[in-house]
Amino acid sequence: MNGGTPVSGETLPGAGDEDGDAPDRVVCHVDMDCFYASCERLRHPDLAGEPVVVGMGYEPGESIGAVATASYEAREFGVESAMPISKALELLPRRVDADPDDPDAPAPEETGRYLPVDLDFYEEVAGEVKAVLRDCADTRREVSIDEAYLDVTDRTSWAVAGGGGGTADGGDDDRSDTDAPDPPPSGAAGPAEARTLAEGYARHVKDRIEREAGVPASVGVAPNMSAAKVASDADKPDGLVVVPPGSVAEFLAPLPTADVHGVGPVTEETLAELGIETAGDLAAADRDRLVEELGERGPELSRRAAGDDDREVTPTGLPKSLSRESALPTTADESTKRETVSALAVDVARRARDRGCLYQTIGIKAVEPPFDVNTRARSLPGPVDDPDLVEEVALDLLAEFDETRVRKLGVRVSKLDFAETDQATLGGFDAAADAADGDRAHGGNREARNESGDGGKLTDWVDGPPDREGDESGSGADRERRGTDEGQASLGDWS
DNA sequence: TCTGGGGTCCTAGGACCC
DNA sequence: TCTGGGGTCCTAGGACCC
Repeated sequence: MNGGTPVSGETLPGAGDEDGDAPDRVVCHVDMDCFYASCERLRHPDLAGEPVVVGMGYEPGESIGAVATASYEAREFGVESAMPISKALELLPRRVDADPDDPDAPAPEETGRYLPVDLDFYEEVAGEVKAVLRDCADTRREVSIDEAYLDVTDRTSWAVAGGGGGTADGGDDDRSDTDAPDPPPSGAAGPAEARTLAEGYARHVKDRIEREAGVPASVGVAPNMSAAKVASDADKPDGLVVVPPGSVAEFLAPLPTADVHGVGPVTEETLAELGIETAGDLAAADRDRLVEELGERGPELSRRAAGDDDREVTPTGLPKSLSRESALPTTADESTKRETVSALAVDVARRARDRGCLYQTIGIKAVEPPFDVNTRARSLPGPVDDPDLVEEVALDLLAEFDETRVRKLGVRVSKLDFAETDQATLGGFDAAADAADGDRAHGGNREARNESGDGGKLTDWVDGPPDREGDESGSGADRERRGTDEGQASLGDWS
């Protein structure tokens, strides 16, 4: 940190160590390096060492699209993920576009290889990665196709391997509050120093991924999730960064606030206006002031920045919503918009059915230039699986935007219900469905649709009373969980 | 930088209930 | 009756993440 009070200032004796009772956990964050590009290299070995861009919209005539993943070689040219493809092509022309006879053509080594996204293949590779992770950790949270947290506390520990002097590090001399044997600050920073068992274990995980799935990963190891996340980012690609307990605050302090998970451009700017530039600043910032500026998120980010995060690694749950959206050349044309929304609705309903889930809320999104996002949603009296209804409601909601110029449209279903899918096919619910179908009050214009019997065997029932009591106790438990550890509910899903 | 697609969570305001 | 407070659900928007 630059010129303020040292971080240790906020670690005062009286405050006590809230994690003093809990043994230090060992959390790994595994983050695949430019995953899509790595997958492409797996099946196209000639791409090794080349600048590779995976994205959409780079074919001649296409103009809408963005970079999904750029290899590190492509990043050298300034190409970044989420960048408009047109910009990427400026920075790094496409190899096939370079005419060898044109004297002005860029040299081949100044060009990149552009490939379309092939999610199915990436899912396959991700499956192999996950198999390794399953093998290496019982407690896992898969955050996305290329990222996961592992709690490996029961597989390894922070003990120093090979029994050297445990406190040979110089990084935290001002901290006398750590009674545990003090491991070195970072595996990456101090390779010659005593290594922890955790570091060895993480290396094992990393090597197995590379060997068995064929793609590189960066791994961060720390006593909590948010520090592990930052650690995995700290030395990409192909990194392994270990932040032992007692070194977390020091590790985080010098990093820019944007490196804290949950700080995006807007929050970064807000913090900068408060003179908060680094994680250390954020950790030491006045919590009340943060509440004023950022709401309850503020103090939470501050705790993260201080290395304080007691979230458990919990398995990924079922999705909360499903959506499809698509960008289009800006248009006000009504039939174009309706056709687009219809297609998206059909698609999203099919995906919901494939995944065996019912939905109770149907919504649309209409993005006006330059980038004004409008959303509209309507809830049904109960969960349904009814593609026609998705389309109908979506089109109805779209009517509000009949005159509007849009550049992007989307359809979403939410309030998903997976639990009852099986039961819906059991006898007994059909009667409830029919009865409820009659009073389905889908606001306004549509009335007689209930007997769409021909349309298909819809599991289109409205929530009967499967179990009132179970329902009650469920929500009660929910409330209790939220109540008992306030942080958890909001924190639990941050990752 | 004129910005793809698929998600998550939080918040604010209004309706409604007791 | 002019007025208190608690709680829930819903919608819309915003920020963020990969």
